[in-house]
Amino acid sequence: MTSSPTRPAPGPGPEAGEVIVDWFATAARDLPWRRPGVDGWAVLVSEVMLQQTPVARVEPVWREWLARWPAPSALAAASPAEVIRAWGKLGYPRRALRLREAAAAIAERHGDVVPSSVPDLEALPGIGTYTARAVACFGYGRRQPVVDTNVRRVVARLVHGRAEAANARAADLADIAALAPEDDDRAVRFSVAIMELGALVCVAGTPRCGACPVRERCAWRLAGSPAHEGPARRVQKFAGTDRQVRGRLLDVLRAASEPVDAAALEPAWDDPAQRARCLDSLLTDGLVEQTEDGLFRLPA
DNA sequence: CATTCGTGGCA
DNA sequence: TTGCCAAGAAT
Repeated sequence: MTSSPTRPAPGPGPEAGEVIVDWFATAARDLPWRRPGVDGWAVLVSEVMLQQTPVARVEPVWREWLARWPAPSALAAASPAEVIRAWGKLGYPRRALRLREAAAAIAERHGDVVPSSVPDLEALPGIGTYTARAVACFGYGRRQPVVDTNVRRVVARLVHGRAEAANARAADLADIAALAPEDDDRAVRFSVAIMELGALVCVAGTPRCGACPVRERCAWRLAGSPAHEGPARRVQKFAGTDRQVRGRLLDVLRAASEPVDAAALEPAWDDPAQRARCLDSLLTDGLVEQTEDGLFRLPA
């Protein structure tokens, strides 16, 4: 083996990225925010709604939002109460407030046009490493590595031969950039394609390797599909947590057409101390406000 | 770097 | 039924 000058480096090699792009051409879901003519604003709204939220739940709300607020300035002009109600049950309603704040910043500082550069996007409230790159890439066709939970899982298996992804790291961006096709146009499609592969085939539960276009190059399969080493990732509890209580309180206020008193919030949760703590945190977050006469409502 | 922050479908 | 988990961000 000493005279093997062109021995390939470990890992699937750059052709894997090309194969994934070709797979995407036939396997991609027809999602509304991927269609031609969808602007940066619509893409930004979709990406924020999709944070930790399934596609099926986002679709109808996204359509309503874009019809109602077709530009950032329109959303910025809405009240927090309107925005929180329109957010419905997507979860993590602080996202709705931050999206409204981002819209105001875009209207004021960027001429009502969503910026296309990653630094400008990351400067907006609620827009982090992932979302900034997703908007630049999917919304504006910029060549950008885009790393979400799906991509980290695919790279963990395909490149590193591990069953599960580690925590997010800066090196993730380099990992994915190494797989991207040279051609810029294909590299842009690759960014969405590898996400799609993770969402449809290389899934968290039981991966559907039989349907995978790169199964023959996958380091994890080549290693015999070894089980995950180390401690299992802790799953967050929900029942009984402040998150559940906050959700219950917000439910009452979303349904109320007029400000309510503290007694009206009691049915939301039995424990008075936890109820009070959660109501206070909602006030701090700007998801609830108190009127002059001490009643509670969504911020007008 | 670990936690917190909603919600509901599904294996 | 219960646990898993779904295009993260902020602190």
